[in-house]
Amino acid sequence: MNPAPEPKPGSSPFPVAGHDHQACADGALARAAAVCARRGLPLTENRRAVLRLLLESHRPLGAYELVKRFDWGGRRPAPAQIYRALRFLESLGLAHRIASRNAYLACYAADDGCAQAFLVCDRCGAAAECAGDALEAAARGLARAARFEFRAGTLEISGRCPDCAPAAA
Amino acid sequence: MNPAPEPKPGSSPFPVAGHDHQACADGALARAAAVCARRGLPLTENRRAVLRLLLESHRPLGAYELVKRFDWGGRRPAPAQIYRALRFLESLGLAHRIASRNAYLACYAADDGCAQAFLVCDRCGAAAECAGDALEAAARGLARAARFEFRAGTLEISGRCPDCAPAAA
DNA sequence: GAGCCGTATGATACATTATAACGCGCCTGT
DNA sequence: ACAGGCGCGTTATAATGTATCATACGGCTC
Repeated sequence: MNPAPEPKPGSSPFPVAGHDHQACADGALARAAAVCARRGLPLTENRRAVLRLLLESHRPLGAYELVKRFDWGGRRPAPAQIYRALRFLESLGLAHRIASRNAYLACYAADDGCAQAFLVCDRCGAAAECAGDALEAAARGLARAARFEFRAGTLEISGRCPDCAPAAA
Repeated sequence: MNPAPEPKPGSSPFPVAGHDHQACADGALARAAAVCARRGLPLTENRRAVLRLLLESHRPLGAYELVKRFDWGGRRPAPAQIYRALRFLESLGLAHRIASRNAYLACYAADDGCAQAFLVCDRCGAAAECAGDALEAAARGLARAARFEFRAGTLEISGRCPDCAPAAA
């Protein structure tokens, strides 16, 4: 389902042009540690490892892809292990599930659980998170119009990332 | 995973208050037939049956739930049967996949493949489709800002439907 | 330090969701 | 007739996600 190879590490995640991936991943890890510390929840080795794997990829990874990549001295963790870490990370907003792809993406930004959007490239699978007041307002407006009590919203946009857009269909 | 019972048939789908479900389902079926005819594609018995099942429910149904409900003279269709019908219906915009629930919802409105939103009740599972210029604009704006070529977008909003909102958590 | 409790882990098994592959039969165009 | 395309029906299997249980480990109280 993902024929195109993963974008080379070190290349830009498509939203910004000049991008030091190592630095942004390190920053995200540090932020994650801070978030956990603030809540008194442990960022255990497993959780950190899963988050690191997600941060190393700029495209969403499936749980079983994480299982395969998890280097655990030769052995592999059971899926449940990964799912537990993912659930934990999600609950703190450190990772997000891209439901349309059954895949998970590390969070690089400190965001506050409001309506979020993901741009997912149909061709290379790269994904980026973004958010904005306009989206938030639109989502809340739709809910209000239906007398629906808004809790959370996720917008998943598919199309072509800047690297893939020039290429033909 | 869905402890609450399905909303009783005949009750309103939450977006509109006074709602004749039978009429709207019939209308949707008629529209579906028209859409198929216009494209020269057959709305076969299977496809019609799956669509009818979706229309009879105001909450998204999983594929295996459809398998169970499919009355086929005692026997049950294989999943593939259902998935084929779902893919067909989706390709024509007659049904939508609610990715966050792995479930499928009939389309009641004639919409044009632009950004769509779904309101999904956390408590009773009811879902409604809606769309609006604000959402469309927000989605396209986010894409443009990231130099992303927009193809399609789906916003899934979770919360409480009007019937469930008064009830406590 | 000894006992207790809560949480995370590691493992097995299982449940749920979705697709691949293949042959049949029907319809249609020639 | 008959060839080709399409939808159907079936079997098998892949991909994704959970339940359960015993264990380990750390912090707490006594």
